Amino acid sequence: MNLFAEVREAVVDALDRMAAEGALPHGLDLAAVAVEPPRDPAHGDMATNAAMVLAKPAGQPPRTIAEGLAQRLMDDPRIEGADVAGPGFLNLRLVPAVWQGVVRDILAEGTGYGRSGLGRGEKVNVEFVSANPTGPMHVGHVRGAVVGDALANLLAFAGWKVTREYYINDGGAQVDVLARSAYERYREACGLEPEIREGLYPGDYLIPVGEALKAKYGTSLLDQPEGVWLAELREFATAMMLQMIRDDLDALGVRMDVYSSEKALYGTGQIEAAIAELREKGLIYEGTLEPPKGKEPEDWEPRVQTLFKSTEYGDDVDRPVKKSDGSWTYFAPDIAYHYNKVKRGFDQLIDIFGADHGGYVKRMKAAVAALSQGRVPLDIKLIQLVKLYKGGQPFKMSKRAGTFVTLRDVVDEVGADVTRFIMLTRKNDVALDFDFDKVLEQSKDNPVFYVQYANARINSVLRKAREAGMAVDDTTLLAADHSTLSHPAELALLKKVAEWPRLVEIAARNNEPHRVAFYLYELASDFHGFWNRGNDESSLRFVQEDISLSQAKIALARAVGVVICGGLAILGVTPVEEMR
RNA sequence: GGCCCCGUAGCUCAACGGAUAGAGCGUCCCCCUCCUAAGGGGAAGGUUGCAGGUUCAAGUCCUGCCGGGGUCACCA
Repeated sequence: MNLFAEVREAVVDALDRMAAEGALPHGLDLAAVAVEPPRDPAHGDMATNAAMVLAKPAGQPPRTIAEGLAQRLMDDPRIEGADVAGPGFLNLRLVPAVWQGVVRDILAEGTGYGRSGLGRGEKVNVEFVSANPTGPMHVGHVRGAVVGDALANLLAFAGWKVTREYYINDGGAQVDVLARSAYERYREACGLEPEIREGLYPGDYLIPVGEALKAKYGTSLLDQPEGVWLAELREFATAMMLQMIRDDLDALGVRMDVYSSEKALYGTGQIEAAIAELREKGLIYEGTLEPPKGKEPEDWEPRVQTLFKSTEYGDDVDRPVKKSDGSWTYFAPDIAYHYNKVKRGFDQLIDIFGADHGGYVKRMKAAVAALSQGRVPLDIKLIQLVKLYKGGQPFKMSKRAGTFVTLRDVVDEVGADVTRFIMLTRKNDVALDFDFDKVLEQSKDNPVFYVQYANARINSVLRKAREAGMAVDDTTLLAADHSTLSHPAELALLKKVAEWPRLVEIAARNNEPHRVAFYLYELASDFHGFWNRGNDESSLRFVQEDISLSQAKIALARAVGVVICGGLAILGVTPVEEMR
């Protein structure tokens, strides 16, 4: 249903015919031939670069190829114009019926319009959030959560089989700190004065954990040495923290398919097996690293460690998998975890990391390349900071945790829909400003409002028509005579919605869900512009005296609404029916 | 110092290697009370940080600089 892909097929077909007729050499590589919307509408509906791409391999001037191509494309009933322009572009104009047919396609498919088979059912694993289970999610996690979830939606829409996964970092020292912090809250619950020493987690969110511990253990753990309770509390507290994180994610509308535990990798031989696999490939050795140049740590001393030869796969230095005392570094379970994902049969892996983890990209890719024989690509998206503001002023206060603004703070303040949309209004690797006041503003500056308002207006038209006694259900609108949608403004709007399937594919190919948000904003903008024209030209209003004319126009509005709703669904944002 | 990301209009940001680099805000000018309304139309505004290179074609790819941010074994 991607019109651009369909026309590209026609172009390829015409090129094949030219080859068959001797106008072009046989066996040309057509991979670079593209059909895309021109920047300037005056250049027509679609443009192809075929002649320019093929000029050199075919040994012919671009214009010769373009003219031959134009002549053959004119045989296609969908194409009413083919002009050679510029350095060799072939600009195509399509008959209105093609664009009018888009209304039918959209109404027939509903919000599934734009679905693609691009992913060919391949399995992709999207790992995101993966926050330490030591406290509530904070704003820093929200953007990653939204980007990951929207990306997962997008890839599913584009034909991949998607698994959303959360890697629980419950194997390191930070969960010991959690356990000790919880122990102090437990003492507090027992009526003693808690000693929240430096280095422990001070947040109030551990108070309920202390109370739960008292309910379970009574006073039996008081005055017991750490060795007695540490493992037990670690287990208990991380379970509660994880539940809290799940609830937080739930409030944001994010549901993971799989939670993988780092701790569960220990003692099962998985880490050993992953390292053994690398060792077998000659990628593990005992060695000493050079200190980093230019910035030598104060306490640097050469140590013999077990190293992974990640430089074989493009990393800058080899990375330790064992500390000098022989225990695993954090990197070792990470390797094992990614090996585990490879072994589970994923065709593609995606990790969503905070930008502060940028230093781990190369080593992680090296590990996956080594363990999958280069067969499984790993794409890592780094998520830049979110800076909070309120009324233009930096905002750092937290209601709950004291030191940081939590996910709950944000969602409670502005709602999950607004949060999600705004988080997608920037490309992932650019910092984002989030102003609690601005995101709720009802104005054109606010993209969430602007898109929602377009949808509300569309619903308003439908309501209005229904009140006037007109049948405007999708079946009726589908059967309307769309050939009356011939005004340039109507055709322009149709061309915009027709770009949706193509946009889905581009966004999915690049793993960039923000493109969907930008597209929806553009579509909404076009729709509002069209709406406003109706003020001056009553013939462009949706509701007309003539019922069948109205139904065609309302079908157009409905088509725009369906695409907006489909796009919002990918972002995980609930469409608003009516502005309040 | 090494590595990674960013640098595009006064500001905030877009742009699958495609044509004359686009939006919003702000500025300036004009219009308006109109199906749903929190406005509408138009104008000015650019050497895409700098210098090379690849390409029919570079904001986009490569190299080197400049500026900002992040990160740098034995923490996750």
